[in-house]
Amino acid sequence: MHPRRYHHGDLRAALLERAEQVLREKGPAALSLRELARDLEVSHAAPSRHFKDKQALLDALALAGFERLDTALTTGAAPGSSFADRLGALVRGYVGFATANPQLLDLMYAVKHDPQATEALTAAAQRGLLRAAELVTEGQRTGEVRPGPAERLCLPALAAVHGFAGLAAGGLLPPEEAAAGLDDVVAFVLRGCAPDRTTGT
Amino acid sequence: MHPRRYHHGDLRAALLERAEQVLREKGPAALSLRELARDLEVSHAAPSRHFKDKQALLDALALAGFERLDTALTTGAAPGSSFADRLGALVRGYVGFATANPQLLDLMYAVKHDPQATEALTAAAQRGLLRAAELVTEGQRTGEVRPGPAERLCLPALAAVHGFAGLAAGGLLPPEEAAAGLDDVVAFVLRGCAPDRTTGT
DNA sequence: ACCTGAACACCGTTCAAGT
DNA sequence: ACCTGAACACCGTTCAAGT
Repeated sequence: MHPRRYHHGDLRAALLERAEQVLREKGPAALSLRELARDLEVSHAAPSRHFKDKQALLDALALAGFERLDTALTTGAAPGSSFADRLGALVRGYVGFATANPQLLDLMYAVKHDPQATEALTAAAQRGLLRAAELVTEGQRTGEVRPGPAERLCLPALAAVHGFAGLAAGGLLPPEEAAAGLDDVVAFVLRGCAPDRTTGT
Repeated sequence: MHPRRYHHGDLRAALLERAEQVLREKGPAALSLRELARDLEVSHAAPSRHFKDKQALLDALALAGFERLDTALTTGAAPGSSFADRLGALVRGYVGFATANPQLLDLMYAVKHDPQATEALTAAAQRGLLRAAELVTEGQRTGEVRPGPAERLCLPALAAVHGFAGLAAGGLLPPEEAAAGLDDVVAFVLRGCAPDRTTGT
């Protein structure tokens, strides 16, 4: 009746894959360890061999999400391109990931009730800040970005991108505003990063 | 044994109040209708008279959160103050609310699986955008903000504030960065809104 | 109108036991 | 090492019945 039993392969990976699918299609409230086990034709206690509890599975899902987000942020920029082009690629990468994986993004940035225990997760979250800092530092080197401590710029810049992505993914923007908004955010961030005109030329 | 039975007062309001307390102290996963009923010394079926299901209670919680956020956004600005001062007040109001109610903020902006059914909620969410638009329009009137369609500016500006508040509330920023970041965000948004220097004076 | 009590189908987690 | 099966304490939701 069933095509095959599953318990030979990589159950951990299969659980994560199926969990992400359920998260995407039915939301986090519909995620149940027992249902995952049923889907994979495994006893309901089997998942506990790979994830000590439900939160551990959610954390693993979020961590995998951060890794995919990082690759989305670091691809798409031509090697020798301008700061504006690199920023545009980063914004498109972030927003593209967010709209393609809205529930996962929610999970990734969910407030942790447990303060520590998730340090790998907060470290992964801060990698986005690191990517923004790299971009800003490079732009400062070429003179396309105002001088000063990089954190003073990359934090507000990333906040704008992160905030826009969150609003767009949450469906809080009218569709046409969401589309046009992306370019507006890029332009806004460019102005925020631009050198002072008075000292220039 | 029990101090008193509860079933006389406003059970709906009592449920919301207790639910928010549990959300704040123990996170959303610990929120259970049955436990709320137990806390309020009421049968476990009583809440269904006031909220058709658990999601309805969460939605009501989120809606109340948006109302409190709106008052936080609209207070704190002196009547005749500058655009910079008004913007600073709005940012402090937003970030103050976010850090004081991190779990509630998460709930308010959680991705809705149900696409409609929550239109009151998305309308409430868009009121923040409306407040930003008012601020921008007023700034354009006084010449402190660059001209053009207000949405082109208020969406990126609010995205920056919203994104920063989310990062700060989620504990993803080192504490000293979170404190200094607020002023950086204000300065960044001011630059993004400022009129072009070339046409000025 | 508002609440109770029982019932149903479902959870997460644990643990002895199997292979 | 990895999984099963039973058990425990807990859910959300529904519904007849009470006042």
